[in-house]
Amino acid sequence: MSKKREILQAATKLLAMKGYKEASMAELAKITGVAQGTIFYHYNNKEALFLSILEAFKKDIISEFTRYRHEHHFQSGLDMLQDVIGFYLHMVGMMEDRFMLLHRHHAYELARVNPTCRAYLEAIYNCLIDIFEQAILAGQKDGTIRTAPARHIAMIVFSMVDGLVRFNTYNLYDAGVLYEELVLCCRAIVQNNATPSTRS
Amino acid sequence: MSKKREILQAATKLLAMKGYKEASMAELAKITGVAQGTIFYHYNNKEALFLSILEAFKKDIISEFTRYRHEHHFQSGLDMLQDVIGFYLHMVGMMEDRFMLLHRHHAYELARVNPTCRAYLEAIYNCLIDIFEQAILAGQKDGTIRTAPARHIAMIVFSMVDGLVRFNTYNLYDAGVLYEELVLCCRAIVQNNATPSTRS
DNA sequence: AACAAAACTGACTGAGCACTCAGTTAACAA
DNA sequence: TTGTTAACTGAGTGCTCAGTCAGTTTTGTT
Repeated sequence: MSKKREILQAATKLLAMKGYKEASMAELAKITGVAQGTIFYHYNNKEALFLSILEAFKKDIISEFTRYRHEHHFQSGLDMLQDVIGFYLHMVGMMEDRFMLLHRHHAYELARVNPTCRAYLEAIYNCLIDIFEQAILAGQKDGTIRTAPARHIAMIVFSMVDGLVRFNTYNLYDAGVLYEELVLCCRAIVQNNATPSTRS
Repeated sequence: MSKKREILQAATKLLAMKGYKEASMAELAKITGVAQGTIFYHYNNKEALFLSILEAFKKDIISEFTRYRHEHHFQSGLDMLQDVIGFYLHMVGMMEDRFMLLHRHHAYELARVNPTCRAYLEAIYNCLIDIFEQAILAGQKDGTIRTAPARHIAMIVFSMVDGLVRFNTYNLYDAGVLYEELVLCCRAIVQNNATPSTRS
């Protein structure tokens, strides 16, 4: 693997673990086994490095989620939504570092002044929420999910799932045990209670 | 107000806005209008100052939530749960700085190595979740809320509500418009669908 | 082999940081 | 008034940090 990629990978892990300000370029150089100058040869400065991490995250997550959508098909939208929750949690496990980075404040503070950063974040979140929305839209079509603004419901379900991920990260409670309950709650939120027969 | 309190208040705001590492004691001194030495006269070091902020937050939040419980009474547990959501969002608005501080990673990283910090965080979260749990327990007693592990449901509802608060903080989406949907979703989660009459 | 360009190095720099301390001022009691 | 303690000051200290740069090594081309 190229030095540049090695630096990016190590930086992802280090920045995720320690946070932007706490992680130093000297430590990153040590971990990667290169001189400090090498990092600045490949990335103009710390902020550029951070943006490269975000960019790579955006790229990977979009490709992963696109693949998921093409490779999986479901009996109903409700089934899909349930599977999407599992898939999302799976992705969090696979890309632990990057999701931790996404849960830190730094990116959002940078996004306030840096349009590129903001664009990456929006792309990432749109991708994450889209997949929930698509399941909901599918369910609304086949009648397994109640009629309601799909995007809004998607955001609420997403923030519920993501909230529990944070709980786990924060290490205060073991939110893992809540998985089954979480799925039931999501079903309850979207369930179509209207009797499909008699309606004006 | 005493200098010590002034420092604490300004520090709360500054650390919330900038984050622990980004906020410098020099800037804090400037904002408060005291010499740097004064800060260290009242608080041994930056970490002690941070812990004092957390301690004050814990104290205030417990007293606010206790007062709420004593001053408000509801027809049903379901009604209470709905009001609790509103009250929680109200508190977030009132104590904006401190909730932002609570949403940053620093406290949880410190909690890993500092038992005092961990104790404060646990006390705060227990207080926050308790109030949701109490509403759910009340609802289970009066039959307006389905039977399920109350603590777990409380955590899920809490993380859903808190997730939207974060969305707002991150400034990517306007989560404020989701409030009504949020309440409906919470009702859906806890709703008692069992027919109250025939059951073995 | 000779050359050029790209990749890499690490000592160095200046800025910013938390924290110290010798000294000053304010508050209060005898 | 005098003495004592508590509150406060800000220049100074040693450290860490992101970023630089003149020079070296590696890689690829003719």
